[in-house]
Amino acid sequence: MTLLINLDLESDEPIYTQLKQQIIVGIAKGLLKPGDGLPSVRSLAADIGINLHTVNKAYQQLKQEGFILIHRQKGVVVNPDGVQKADEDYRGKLNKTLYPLIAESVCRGMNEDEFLQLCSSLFKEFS
Amino acid sequence: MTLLINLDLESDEPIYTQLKQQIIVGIAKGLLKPGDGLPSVRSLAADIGINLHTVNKAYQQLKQEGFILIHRQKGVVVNPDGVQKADEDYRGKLNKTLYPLIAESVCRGMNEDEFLQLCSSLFKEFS
DNA sequence: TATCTGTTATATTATATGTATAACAGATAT
DNA sequence: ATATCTGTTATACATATAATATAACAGATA
Repeated sequence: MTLLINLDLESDEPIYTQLKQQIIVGIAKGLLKPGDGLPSVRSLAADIGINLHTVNKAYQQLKQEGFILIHRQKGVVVNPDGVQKADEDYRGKLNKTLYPLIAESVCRGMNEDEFLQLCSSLFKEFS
Repeated sequence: MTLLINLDLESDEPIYTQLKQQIIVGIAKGLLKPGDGLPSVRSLAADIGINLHTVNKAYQQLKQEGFILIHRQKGVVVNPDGVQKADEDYRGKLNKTLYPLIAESVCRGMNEDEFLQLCSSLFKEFS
């Protein structure tokens, strides 16, 4: 099963960030399971037409954040032990990210139910 | 009533973005009401110890997004007509922002209720 | 031996961020 | 009227980030 990567080169979102997010989405959807192998930096870079270092940057950050492991021998694999569960540190960062998003939504007249329902519908994509 | 601005110069979040967000928070909390005046670019820059152009960039974007109006005469004021209500365009952007956030939360074992409750508690700060 | 890994190093280009001055034009207050 | 304050624009500079382009090294494998 090949994970399909869709990049928007015109986006203000950096390519390596888009790549990271799509791999995380793949894990969240169960398309990528613990222990599954990922393409090498060179082959993935060639496949999607970007530079080796851009893929490497995404991989290094995914490794740093506990999503994947990188072995000299086995290559790149989704963390066999699963991703580290949400701790206080992660919750703090999530809070800090959501806070200004919700502030703007309040300004634009969205009420709590409306916002929660939007989140709820997004959660449905991962089940 | 002076809106207190708290900048983290070490943050990876640009200064003008932090400034924007804190003004939006001020509006969401009702500290800044429609028609209220904001400091001039020069005085605010001097107050918080940053460059005139950094404040100007934040103001220009806030104007572009409908939060404030800038008159040659009256100076800078919170949009007297209120901020433009959430439309399909805004909902689409919000969706696109929340999607990867929720994907990561799913990876980290947060269930829907947990996430929604976190959002709910953040909404409570604006009421 | 040749090939494929991840990794590291350098260099270059382009863009984003933030600061520093300076000037212009309109409005306002003394 | 003179001075001051407004937003706005222009130019320049320094720094950091993003992305690419080569190249090389060391370990594993066919």
